[in-house]
Amino acid sequence: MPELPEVETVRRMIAAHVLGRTIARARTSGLALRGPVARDLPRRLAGRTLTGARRVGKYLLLDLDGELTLLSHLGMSGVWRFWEEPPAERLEHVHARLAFRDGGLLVYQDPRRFGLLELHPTAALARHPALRALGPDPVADPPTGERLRALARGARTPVKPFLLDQRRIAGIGNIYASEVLFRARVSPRRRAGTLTRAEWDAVARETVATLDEAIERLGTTFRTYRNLWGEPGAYGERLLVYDREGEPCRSCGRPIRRLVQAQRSTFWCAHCQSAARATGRPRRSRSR
DNA sequence: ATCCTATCCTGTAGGC
DNA sequence: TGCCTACAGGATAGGA
Repeated sequence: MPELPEVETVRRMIAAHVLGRTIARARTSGLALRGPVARDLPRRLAGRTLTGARRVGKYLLLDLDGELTLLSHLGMSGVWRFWEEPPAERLEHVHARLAFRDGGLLVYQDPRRFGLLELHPTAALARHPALRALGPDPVADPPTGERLRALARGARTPVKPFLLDQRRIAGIGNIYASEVLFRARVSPRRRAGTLTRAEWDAVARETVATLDEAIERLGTTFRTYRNLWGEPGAYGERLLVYDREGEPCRSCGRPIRRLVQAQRSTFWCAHCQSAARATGRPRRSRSR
């Protein structure tokens, strides 16, 4: 669900509106998310002041005074919501509820419970296995074609699942992987190790451009994603291939196709993303 | 090492 | 209408 642009949107909103507030009371649901949520989380959060909001890949890091950090991942269906005062409506699937002394309320909701909530000493995060395994964040540390090509050397995995692997680049998910490859004119089926330097240059360039544009539009709402105010992201209307099976390619007009790679849908244009076009050779010679 | 598969969980859309 | 299946933005353990 939430990929880098969606998490970044929420991070910015929390940084702008929730920083500096002090937690009066915290509650958890008692249900496990991706892993168990510590039973003493509410007690350890009470009295803490939110001092920072950081992001690494798809992870959101909420810094608290006392050198503590609440590590959060939204999984497929997680959302952080904020209200200046508790809403009248009944909230479903709430797994964390942070009530601030000034009346504000920060809530984590996650129906599918693939998310993650852990409290760690800030200094210990550098040793956190999930964070340590992450590749560079493409916003903080933009990829280059050269680096990607070196990473992919010998890789037989198709390039689309390759981009989804957070150990190589942290933050690209299923929507933006398809979008980036379409914009780079690279077929999702190509084995990562076979892309040329020029193709990796295009992938690196389009990764940064796509994520930047999506952040600017507050992310993509495919189904459940909402920002801190419960609003959907506006990048959905800009999607070129994702969830557009059968609809005309915005570049050549041929139908967008769907295929399944590593159990995930991939959307692409077989014409615009053919190897022949990528290398500048016409697919079929029309020469006299 | 590398790659693919199944799995965690709930909600929803579409076919019949 | 209801029932059933497939699928959904992610990560990861296990097997080949």
